[in-house]
Amino acid sequence: MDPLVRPESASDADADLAYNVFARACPSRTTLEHVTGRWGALTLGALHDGTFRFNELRRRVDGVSEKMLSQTLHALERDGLVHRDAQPTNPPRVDYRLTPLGEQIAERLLTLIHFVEGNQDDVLAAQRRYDESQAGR
Amino acid sequence: MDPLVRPESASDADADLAYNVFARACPSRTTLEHVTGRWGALTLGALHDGTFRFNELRRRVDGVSEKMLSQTLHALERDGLVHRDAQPTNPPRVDYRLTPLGEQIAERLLTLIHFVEGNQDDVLAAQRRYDESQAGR
DNA sequence: GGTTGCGCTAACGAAAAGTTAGTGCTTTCC
DNA sequence: GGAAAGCACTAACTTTTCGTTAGCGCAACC
Repeated sequence: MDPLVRPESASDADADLAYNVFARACPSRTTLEHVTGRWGALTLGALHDGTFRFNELRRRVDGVSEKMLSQTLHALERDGLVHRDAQPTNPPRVDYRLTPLGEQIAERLLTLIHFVEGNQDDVLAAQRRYDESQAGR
Repeated sequence: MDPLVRPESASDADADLAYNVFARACPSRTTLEHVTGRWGALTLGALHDGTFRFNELRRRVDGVSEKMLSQTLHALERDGLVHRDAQPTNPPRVDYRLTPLGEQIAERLLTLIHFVEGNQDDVLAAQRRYDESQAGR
């Protein structure tokens, strides 16, 4: 039935597509979750503007807790999207910036983010319509 | 300190940017979460290929539970990204497809998704490097 | 000398996600 | 013709994740 989930290997024209997020166990799905997750997306977006220290980032990504920012940054660092530069001074100074791969992902993410922001009025209008249609039910 | 979070209104060149996902209370952040959420992104991606019934979608988005697919579709429908066409037959037949706005968002999402898939080898390599560097610690 | 900032981590309660079971009807299989 | 599976969900329960609070040792500011 032409499923998006291919069984193991595709030996035809799709041979260059080695990974498939639509498959449950595909590692690219985990990466996508880091990138598009609640805090991952905002962190990558914020880092697109330059290099920031931990608490600078925390202020830019409004609402993120220290714990979640720490977790998010570690995951993105492990995936090779964020570079962490820790100087062993006291108090410690840690700078975060995007790697080249992280840059490319952040660009595509920001395209999406800006589009969503730019069409938010339409979304709010749709929500009002939906809520009204569901009111008497 | 040039924060991404602007206080209320920007009266300058950014006047066209009415919404800002980096602000905690911005409604566009909620929309972005629906779009980039774990199942939202995959559902929009799957629906980019056409119209599907509930259980067809469920098979395409490998691993999603009925509950989460149902929730995800409702949120996306409310945001005006997915159109739900329910025929009151028995057994019921419900078709889901993207709205024009949903199409545009799915396109940008798929750009990101395909990029992540295409660079997954680099990500896995980075993870190996990271894990090795952390091994003796 | 008390507060604030630095970059985190541990422990705990709250919220979200995942799992299982059940609905009433129809089509398909044997 | 009886059993099983598919349809599109929802409700109840469990597990995982998330957010909140507290604490660390040190240094600069007031």
